[in-house]
Amino acid sequence: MAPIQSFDELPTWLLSRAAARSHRILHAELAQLGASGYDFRVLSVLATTGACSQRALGDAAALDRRDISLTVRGLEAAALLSRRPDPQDARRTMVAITLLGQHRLAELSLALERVQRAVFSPLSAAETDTLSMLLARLATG
Amino acid sequence: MAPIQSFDELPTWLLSRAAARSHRILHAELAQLGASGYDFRVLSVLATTGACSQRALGDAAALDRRDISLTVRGLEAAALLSRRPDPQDARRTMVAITLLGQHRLAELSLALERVQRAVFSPLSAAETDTLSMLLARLATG
DNA sequence: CAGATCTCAGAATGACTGATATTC
DNA sequence: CGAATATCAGTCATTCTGAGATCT
Repeated sequence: MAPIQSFDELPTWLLSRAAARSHRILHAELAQLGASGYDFRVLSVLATTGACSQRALGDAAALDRRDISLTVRGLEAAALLSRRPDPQDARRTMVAITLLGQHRLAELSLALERVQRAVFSPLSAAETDTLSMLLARLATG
Repeated sequence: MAPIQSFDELPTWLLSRAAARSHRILHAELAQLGASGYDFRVLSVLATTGACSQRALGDAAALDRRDISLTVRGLEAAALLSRRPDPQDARRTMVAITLLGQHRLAELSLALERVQRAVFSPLSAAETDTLSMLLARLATG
């Protein structure tokens, strides 16, 4: 590999810039709906896995234990999910998505589809697939 | 495009995760040397463009006006760059890299090469090139 | 005067760490 | 007792906005 000439040609820099643009678009779209990325990830997990503990939810949604607590309580205040103590294990708080939460998730999912189109509009569908495959291998290290 | 099933298959999510892993590796490597990503970007720009105003430096290093000010003063305190008022325009502060700064940049550049290898080790060289090309087109929008 | 440059103060976000109380 | 769960406290890096001072 040639010595580094300019930082803006570094692959890590290109990755950082592309992700920053993606994040801006994603966040602007979700902010219009009054939601955060955390909100979407939590509702998305709950819709597919059903009721689960906050711990399991945090693992599945890739959220820190600190942030899962805050996010879940915010969503509970908006009646998008319900919480109740686990009768099997009093340490756990079981979380489940509500009907309102499912409608909210459907709304956010449409926004996410718009985001995908906006972010990857510079690429063809085939190129986007290639990129996704390479990114998936990078992300897991 | 199929309806969204799971957030962790979204291309924007893969992009975000890959960038997060890259950032962790980059930051850990720079932290060992007591430097930040801002530091490296500023020194890298100064080494290639020569002396310039803080404004031009901020544009080239993709740094906010707030952060260019803080970063430059920190690097000045470490004697890695020098600042002097522009005799042509008293509004400007001209910044130039010092010899010590060039040595520091060389050290950081070696670290950056290690980072590239670590981040992109899951991919072949050809795949990394393909990825970089796609990311470059994404980053500019 | 408008405009450019630099500085300071603060904030929002994402990701993370330490500590604590409770429970198994 | 050790281990797991949820919560509260704060940190850190990145990015950005508003305001003011100085100068062209």
